[in-house]
Amino acid sequence: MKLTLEEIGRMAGVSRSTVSRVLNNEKSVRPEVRERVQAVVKETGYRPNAAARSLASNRTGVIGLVIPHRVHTLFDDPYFPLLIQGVSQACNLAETTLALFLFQTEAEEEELYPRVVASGTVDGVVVTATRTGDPLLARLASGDVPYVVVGRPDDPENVTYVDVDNRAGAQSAALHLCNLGYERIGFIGAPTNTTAGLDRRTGFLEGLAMCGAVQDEQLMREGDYTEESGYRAMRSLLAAQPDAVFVATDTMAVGALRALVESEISVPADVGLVSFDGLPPSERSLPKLSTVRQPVSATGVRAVELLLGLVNGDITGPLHEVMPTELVIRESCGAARMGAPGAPHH
Amino acid sequence: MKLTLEEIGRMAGVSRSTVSRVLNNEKSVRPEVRERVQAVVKETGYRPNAAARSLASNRTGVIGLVIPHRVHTLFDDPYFPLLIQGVSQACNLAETTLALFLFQTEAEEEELYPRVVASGTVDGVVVTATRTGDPLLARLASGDVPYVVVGRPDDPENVTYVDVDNRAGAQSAALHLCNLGYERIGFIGAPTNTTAGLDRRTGFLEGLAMCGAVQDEQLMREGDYTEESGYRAMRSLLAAQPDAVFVATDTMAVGALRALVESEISVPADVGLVSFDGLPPSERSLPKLSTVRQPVSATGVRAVELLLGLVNGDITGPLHEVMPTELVIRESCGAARMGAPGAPHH
DNA sequence: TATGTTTTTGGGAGCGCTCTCGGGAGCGCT
DNA sequence: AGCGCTCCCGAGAGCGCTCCCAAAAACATA
Repeated sequence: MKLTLEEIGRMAGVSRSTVSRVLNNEKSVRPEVRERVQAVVKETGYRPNAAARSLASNRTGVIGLVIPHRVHTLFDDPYFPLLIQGVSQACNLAETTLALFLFQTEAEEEELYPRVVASGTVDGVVVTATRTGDPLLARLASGDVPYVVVGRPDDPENVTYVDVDNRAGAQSAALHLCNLGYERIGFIGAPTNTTAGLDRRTGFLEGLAMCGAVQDEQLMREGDYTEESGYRAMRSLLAAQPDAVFVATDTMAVGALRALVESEISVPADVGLVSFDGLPPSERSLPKLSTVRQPVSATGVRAVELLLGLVNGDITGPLHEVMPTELVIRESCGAARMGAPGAPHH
Repeated sequence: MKLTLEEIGRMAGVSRSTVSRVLNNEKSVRPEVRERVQAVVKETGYRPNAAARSLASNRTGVIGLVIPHRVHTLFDDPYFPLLIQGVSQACNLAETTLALFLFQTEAEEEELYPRVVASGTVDGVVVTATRTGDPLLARLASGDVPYVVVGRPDDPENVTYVDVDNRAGAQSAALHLCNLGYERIGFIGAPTNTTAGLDRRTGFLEGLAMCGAVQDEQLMREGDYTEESGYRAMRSLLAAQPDAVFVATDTMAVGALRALVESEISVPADVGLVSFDGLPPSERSLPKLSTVRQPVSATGVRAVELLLGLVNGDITGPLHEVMPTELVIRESCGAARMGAPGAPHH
């Protein structure tokens, strides 16, 4: 027997509408009737059909999380798993289903909007890792499906986003290294076609400037978020003889550390290291990495909260949120060995 | 203006039904008419409403991927990201939407069946990391929503699953270490409430037995998939003075390696190491880990293929598939240093 | 008890699709 | 020209819900 609202209503001696009201927790139902209906629902294990509900109410109870195809290579960085975890957690709390869109190719990515968004499969989307000039963002901007960007988009004014304070974080890392007395501070950055990469670079340079240092271009490198790229960047950086390096992500820092170990350069004795992210790998390396911790999972949670607010109409208009970062001092920067910060290093 | 089938039909001078036929690629439409309709669809950017389609056709075009709450801690192991990637890839290929269910608590997990499966939100589910006596499996077995298990369930006969040949893989690792001349081979296993953990243990012991070795209980440890647990297990194992260790996952092996490095025990000179999984971390460690590679992403792909087959009725009944593993010899086992396998070690 | 007011309930009308069915058009054959 | 056949196409009837509105019931007041 297929259960429907009508059927449950018959069993409880009420109409379809009343059952619907009970299920949706509307108040104008006599307590006695409500209980009777709930009893029937419980004993039959009835669940309203999601498709029918969506069709009638124009709400699906599903939100999408979009991770662009460029991220593919980057999936062995724990950043995305953690973000997904936060997003998922917030979805569970809100009894919302999470649809995950992970792309391998540009073509797949282009299909997203027409196939998923335009068809009303989702009530809204969280978009991550957008790049400058991202076509998906342009499309979303011209459509009327709510969306929230994780990270700062090109056009921040008109878009709701949750970002991390990359700039302040990188600044504090640079300041910390300066204060420790390092004088040739190298930089291994993230791609600058993302605002995160850009901001970390800007923050780093600002930090140095605040100490009165002028950065030598020879000491600047760029990776692509992979461990391997960190490794290569560090090998190349060695020629410039840095006495410390700020690496824009933990994963790249682990690669950088590998290059250092291979060259029998001791960290932090010969070269100090600070990275960015504060993910598990930073705690497992030898030595443990000093790093700028960002609240990845919380960022995901917040993005979902904002999106659901937008979907429900509880909140409106472009909203911006910036999550704080925190410098975590461990072993790799050498602060521990050196006693008070500011003590000369050599 | 809201677009509907009817509306598109009017524009193209045909009926709703004809537009539907064109959209669903049914053949009984004159080419000329078909083109006319397609032109209108293209220029309007019309997309059929997913909810309405689901309601009428009783198919959602969505499948679920379920990762139980126990996995939570385990999310910094690249296994699940890779699996998700495979699943996602297969979904994209089939124009199917992937719903990800990640749980933090038992309670959330219990909500899955009633909220998602019973309501018809998904056409089917892929379930991973099931444990012995998993209640979700019992529930799925008694329902009529298609599902595929990744890994071997308790009750293999009646369930469609995709497993990896853990036993053969572990066996080959044990044999390899034996042949290298190691004599006190330690074991750091995965939890034995999963068939994967069990099979790797069984395979390992079988491998030793095939070499005529009898395993000392002192040399057996168990971790919980985390890097930390591998670290601790290795520290504890040191007392038993193994000359080689087989670790049941790469992540735990990285932890084990860390313990060894800390104790200034050289790998492979003092202790040989072989692990299982063949994930990126095994290639990044120093020394690089010899490991039994399993095709994680392909497993995900295959699970989705089977599930969609089940959903579409293309295939039927319980189907079992076992993916092969492959021993990858790198540095940590010492084979490279020692020349021909079988050469004595000390 | 009659009247007005509020609360509770039931039924109708869709939401935008798919699917079945039957009628008309076009074709070949006798 | 008449017949049967296939091929296309349109109309009707839902799918199982929500939402609105009007009727019924319950309660309050005089």
